Amino acid sequence: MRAKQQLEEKLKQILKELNMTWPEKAVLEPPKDKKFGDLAANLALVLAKEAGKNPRDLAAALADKLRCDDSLIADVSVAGPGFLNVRFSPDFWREEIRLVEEKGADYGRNDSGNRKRVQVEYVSANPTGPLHIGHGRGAAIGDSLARILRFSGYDVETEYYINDAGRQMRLLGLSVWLRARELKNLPVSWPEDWYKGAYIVEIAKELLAARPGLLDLPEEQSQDICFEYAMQTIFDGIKRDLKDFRVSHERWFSERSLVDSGAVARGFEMLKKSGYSYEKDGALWFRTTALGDDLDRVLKKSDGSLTYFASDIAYHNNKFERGFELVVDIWGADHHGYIPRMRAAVEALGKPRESFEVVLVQLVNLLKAGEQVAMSTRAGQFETLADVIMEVGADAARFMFLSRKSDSPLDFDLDLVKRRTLDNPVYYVQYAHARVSSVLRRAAERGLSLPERATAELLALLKEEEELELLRILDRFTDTVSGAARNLAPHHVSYYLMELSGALHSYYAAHQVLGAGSGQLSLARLALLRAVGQTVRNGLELLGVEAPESM
RNA sequence: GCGCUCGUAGCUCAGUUGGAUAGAGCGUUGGCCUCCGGAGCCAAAGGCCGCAGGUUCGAAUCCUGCCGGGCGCGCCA
Repeated sequence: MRAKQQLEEKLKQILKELNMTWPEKAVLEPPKDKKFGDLAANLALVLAKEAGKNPRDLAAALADKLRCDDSLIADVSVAGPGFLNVRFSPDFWREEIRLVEEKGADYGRNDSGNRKRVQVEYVSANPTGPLHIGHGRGAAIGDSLARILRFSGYDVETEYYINDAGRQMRLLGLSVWLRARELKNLPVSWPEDWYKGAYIVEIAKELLAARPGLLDLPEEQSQDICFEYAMQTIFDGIKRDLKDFRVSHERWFSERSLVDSGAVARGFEMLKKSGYSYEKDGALWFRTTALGDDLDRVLKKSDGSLTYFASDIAYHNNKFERGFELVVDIWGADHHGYIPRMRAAVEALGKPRESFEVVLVQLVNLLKAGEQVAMSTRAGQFETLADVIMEVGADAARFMFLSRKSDSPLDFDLDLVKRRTLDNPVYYVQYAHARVSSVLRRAAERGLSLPERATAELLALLKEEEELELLRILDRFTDTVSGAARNLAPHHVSYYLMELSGALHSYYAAHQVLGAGSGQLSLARLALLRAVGQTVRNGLELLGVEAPESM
């Protein structure tokens, strides 16, 4: 971050002197091979192409300018087709420790989001039963993404959409009501698709105990009570599960409130005005094909009732009315076919395409010792999120969910997630943090007192290659965070943490800290470890994973 | 059939807006502290980045076609 910023600034200044401007496509990044230096710029390649010049000549000219300019730059060279390779001085890198010390828990925080208003909606599972492991993945991704976006200067609000209107909810009420009648030995006839789960019986029992006269009420009223009670009970469970998973939503948004407020009707009006709706076969249609979908979609059925899509349009319209500039939905991958029509809707509502993003979360295969665990409703299996958290802990589960691109299927092996080896990277990263904490504790016991801020003089003792390597990695943390935010990809942070932890373990094995030979050198190395520990902690915080002092 | 998506080491996967000789872990093989946490470290072997074209200084990345896997394709929610 600092390296990138400073070099970019220098180069811009030089370009200005040469009457050239910084091209959009210019990139500064660490080269794949370290022998090229700390940072490589393709600037000359891009500029030379535009001007029809030789990139190597241009790069050489830029390199000369850079060289005479700066004490922080140790070496500049030109290589390959015209890359400008820069190596910073050790002093430049050592400053990173002081920056971490200054920023502390805010190290890595950045303002790349420009206070853009973003909503992240996730989980939003129907209140028809407890959360399962697939919901857990969506929950971890949504929660972590919100943390990362906030850390990157976005103005974020998280939301859970409650599907409390519609047929499924009537079925839920009916199912409880029928179970209650069954418990009272009243005649029942089961409809085709009702909720058969054992928890429905439990809910019915509880409700009967609380309201003995329930079944004496008129049928409709009685079923309404059943529905309300069942939904409340199930949501209590969902909220408890989410809390145990360290996931919280700022707002719980009810679909029913949307219907009641007339928002759906308003949505229809907007579509009609924009010319995208029409009537056919007694139903109201939305011409989504005009906006990239492969079929037109029904909004209002010929029997007068609304489709799910209709209220979803109203819901998203409501989101934009609330002033969000970017709406991020986290969906199960089985809904991906739904994206084109939702995009079409957003566009018909007059919003730019890029104001709506969907993060698809692929299915989770639950395994035990390599064997697939059936995800059926049968009891006794680790099928619910609560069971999984109890089995492996929130930290391991969250890290596992966040250590893979969301859009690729994930094998979640219960035995592997409990294992404490690199197979299961959460321990590798947490161990790095615990190790740092342990050494700092030990140092204090031995009377080595590390000041809150290290001086440049002290840090000048850091000369080992592994030390400079750690510092270079630290410098990338901020970029990693802002990149994860921009790409809506929390797993970038996980991979970064694994790399940083690996570098720490290597360093630790190669060099003594407490036994470094001189007290001053020990202190300098302790300062480095403390900065690494802080960065690991900040990164884990973004994943919602704890950074233990000891394990 | 149409649409979306993925195809990278034996396995599981990274690869940021196109950058240099494609990375990590597991597994395999061989090593490492009488010392700060061995839950660790070091090293070796392992690749036509699905295939074939195209775009350009440059492609795992972008475009087209094909092959293979996953998912979706209701006046369901």
